[in-house]
Amino acid sequence: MSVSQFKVDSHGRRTHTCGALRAEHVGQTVVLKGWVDSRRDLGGLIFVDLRDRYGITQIVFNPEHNAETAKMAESLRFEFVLSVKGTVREREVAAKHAGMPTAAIEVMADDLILLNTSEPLPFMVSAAESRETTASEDLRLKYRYLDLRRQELKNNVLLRHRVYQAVRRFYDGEDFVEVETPVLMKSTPEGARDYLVPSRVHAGKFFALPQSPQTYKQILMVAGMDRYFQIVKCFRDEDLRADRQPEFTQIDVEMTFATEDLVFETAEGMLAQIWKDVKGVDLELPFPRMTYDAAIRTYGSDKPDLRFGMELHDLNPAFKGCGFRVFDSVIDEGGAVVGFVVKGGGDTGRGKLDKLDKDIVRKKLGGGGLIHFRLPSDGSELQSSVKAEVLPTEFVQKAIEQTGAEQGDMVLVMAGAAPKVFMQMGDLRLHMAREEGLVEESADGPWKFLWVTDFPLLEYDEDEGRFFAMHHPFTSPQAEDMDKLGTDPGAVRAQAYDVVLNGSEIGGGSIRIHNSEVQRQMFDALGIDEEEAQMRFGFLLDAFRYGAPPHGGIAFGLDRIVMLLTGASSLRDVIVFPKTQSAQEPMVQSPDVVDAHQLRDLHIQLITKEDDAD
RNA sequence: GGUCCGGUAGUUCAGUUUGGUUAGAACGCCUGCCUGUCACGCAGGAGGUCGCGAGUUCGAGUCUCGUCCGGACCGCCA
Repeated sequence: MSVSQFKVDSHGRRTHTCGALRAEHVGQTVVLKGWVDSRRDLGGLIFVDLRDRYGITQIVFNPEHNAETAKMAESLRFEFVLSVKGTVREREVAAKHAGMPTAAIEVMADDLILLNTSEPLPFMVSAAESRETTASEDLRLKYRYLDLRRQELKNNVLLRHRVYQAVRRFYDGEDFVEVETPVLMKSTPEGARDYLVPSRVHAGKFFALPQSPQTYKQILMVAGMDRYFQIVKCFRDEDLRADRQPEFTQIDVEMTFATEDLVFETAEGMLAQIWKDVKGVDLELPFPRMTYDAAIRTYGSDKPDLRFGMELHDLNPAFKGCGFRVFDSVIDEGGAVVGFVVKGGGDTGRGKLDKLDKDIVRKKLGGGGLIHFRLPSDGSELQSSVKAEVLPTEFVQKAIEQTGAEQGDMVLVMAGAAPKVFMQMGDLRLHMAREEGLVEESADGPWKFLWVTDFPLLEYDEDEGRFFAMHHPFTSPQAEDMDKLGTDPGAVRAQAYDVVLNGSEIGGGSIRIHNSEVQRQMFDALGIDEEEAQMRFGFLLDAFRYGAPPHGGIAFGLDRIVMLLTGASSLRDVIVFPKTQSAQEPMVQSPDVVDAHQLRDLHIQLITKEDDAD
């Protein structure tokens, strides 16, 4: 393709997009612009599917109609950029394209202008060819601009846009003020690793990118903003997962004079608005609520997936005094025997169960060994993995009765220290549900929302030998647990909550401490002394002394919400330019080295690996 | 930091179990034919650093070690 073949675009503006034309436009002269999605050259007639963001329209080139234009069309290839002037006409056989909105018509080309060519593609972009791409993610990320032309990713971007708009419309309507908080802020010792930004002006000092705008939004409440929200980038320098990126987007919300009920109600309204706008679905409000304790005991997780049953049962009552040493010692030591029913699992083979025990329970969950009771579907007698001489059948029967298992079912059981054993069984529950095909990620629901409430305020870290804030250090204890803060910190419940959808945590928040004395006690429990508190959070403690109102809020993971709405299996499919698992971006190839003088300006000296004694 | 899976033509994969002649297929690309296709069709052709580096061997895509890259998970992530 020589340069001379490019002409000035004398067609002027497009009259329609590639998704706009219908039967009613037949007879009109139109100008369309877009990419060659595919081309079918029949020797004489040439058909080109012209694609833009809005859709695809079939263009016909006919040598009898316009020989020069048809000749040009022979050289068209995938992803060439065209302007086409032509006449809309009825399509002879539209039936084959029932799903295509423009199927009723086609455009007979009068004139063609080649706006740009394309080299052969590293992978197929065509809407017809690759609704689900087979290209490796590596390649897709390197050529992200091509990947984003694909229907699937393009739709994710457009859906994400609609989520932004729904969020803004909702909060604006509820008197929330959108405020931008600084991206260059201050490192905080708790929580995730910070991304740091060196200061040129202040040698040896660093900004940190926000893990969330937490302290700023609290200050805004003290400042009397009353209701705040922000769609904001947050940064955490921790290892990646399919649902975890180092930079991600939060819908950040804070309200003055908030109670948990008020936060829940508002959050539900916002989520309902998203689902209404994006999916046309009316969510059932209010969402069910469950305490953290109940979630752990019933689902072995602080983010229960309610799309299926398989609830956990504490079988301690059934096995108390059963004589089976494993159970007896666990129960005596305050642990738990936990089981759940696998419906229709009564005929599961021994080999499969051994594999489950070895590969999943022991290797992956670190569990102490799986016990099973099978009730064969042919009505034959109970099969226990523990011999009746060791674990008398009467106790097993009692346990089976408690779980509600029927003939044809299986009960899986593990014993161990609580609450760890509950969480291991919770993981096993998810594993079995996937195995049994009970959960399917789908963009069409079902949508099982849930509030998990009454989180512990603190959790004990064995390695460090001290308590850490489970949510963050500004979370308010529950009033009735206040006196335990000094005596039994682990037992204090927080006014903290998560909102869970289909087993994913999509948001979390708390009612905050607004009193500097309570905040001081909290720092005390965390082992942060007066001096350190003043250094790290002095600004907040100061602010609390000037009429700080009670306040609270919540932050939602926007990327995860979009992931669930689109049915995407990875966060990378709902972020336009995501990082790989090793936190790199293959297209621009970041991170990268910088010039020596840049480092000098920043007062930074690099150390080699050998110097790095750590 | 750890466990596991993968890396072969532009792309997606087969071939690795059991080392052995010229490393195959499909799609894409190129050439020719084809006037109602819509994953158009037909015929022919070009296209390979078997991720990289060592090693074992007469001989390595295939075996061993190391390393890089991608992915899933554990640790980590209030």
